[in-house]
Amino acid sequence: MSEPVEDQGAALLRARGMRVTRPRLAVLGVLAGGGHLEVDEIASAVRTRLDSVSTQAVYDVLGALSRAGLARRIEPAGSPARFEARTGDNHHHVVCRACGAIADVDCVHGAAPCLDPVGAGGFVVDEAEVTFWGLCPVCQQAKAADD
Amino acid sequence: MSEPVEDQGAALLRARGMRVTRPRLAVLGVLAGGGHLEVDEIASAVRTRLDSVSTQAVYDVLGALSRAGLARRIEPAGSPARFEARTGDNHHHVVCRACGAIADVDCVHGAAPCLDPVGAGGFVVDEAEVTFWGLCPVCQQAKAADD
DNA sequence: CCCGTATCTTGAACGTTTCCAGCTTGCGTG
DNA sequence: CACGCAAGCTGGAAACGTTCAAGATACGGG
Repeated sequence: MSEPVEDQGAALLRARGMRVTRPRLAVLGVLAGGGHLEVDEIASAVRTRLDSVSTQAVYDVLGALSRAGLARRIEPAGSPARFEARTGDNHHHVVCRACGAIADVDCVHGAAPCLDPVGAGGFVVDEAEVTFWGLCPVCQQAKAADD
Repeated sequence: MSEPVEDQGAALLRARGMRVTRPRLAVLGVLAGGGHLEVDEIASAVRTRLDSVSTQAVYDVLGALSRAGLARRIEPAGSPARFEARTGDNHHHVVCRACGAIADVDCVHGAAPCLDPVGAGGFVVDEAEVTFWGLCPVCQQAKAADD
């Protein structure tokens, strides 16, 4: 708890044999803040911590982090890619049809919910991704106001 | 069975108060052939039935059809949008991580599988979309050959 | 402290999708 | 059966998110 976020990130990176660089620490710090952020938002937040980081560096870092299992990439249909820090607990997401807001949904059915590779046409399945679609509280009110 | 595909399409369109146009009939005909097609593929197939159809018309038609429930839009992360004719039986999809191939998976757990809006942060959920990720038979062999 | 290489920067390009203005067409009306 | 309105199509163009390429930089082992 007393360790700055930067040091935690450095440890995580080193544990996977990855180089510890300023952009990576900044991105990890931003992701640690929680939420489901677009690349754009991450880049902006990173630039408040560092003076200048190229957009491509952010893309590259995010790619490396998600490959290393330190970040998770989610991409609801019709939205640009988003990244979150929460990994390893295969939780799912609710996406608002109106505003695109995303919230986490814990897996209800225990470990692997619908992951039953039943007659998947010969496919070898290694992950089941569940996306719930609906309306967030704010957009529910907005819609109710229209009626 | 004796009705040409075009007439079936016309009936479907008229039933929802939509205008019956050449591009719409052609797109419906293509989708009736089955599969999960990209806009590009649909446009090409349509152009073998009609002399010329603009790309924007295809986008527009597909948007109208999916809004009307005559087509379903699926968009696995990292892939362009795809469309399929099968609607109303909320089945799911397996996507190959290597080649992007898509296959249908019937819903195993009865009607609505994981659709349990348990503590979805106040969201009103109306659909649960499940995407399985894995390797198709072809890419399994290709990977095995590499080892 | 030095070197090799992974990483970052800069600049550009790519493919998908959407926007816009104007013309064509389907289809209810008289 | 002709008319007129609006939905729908055409064509050109551009926006968007993302990725690629070449060179400069800096991390970390020796």
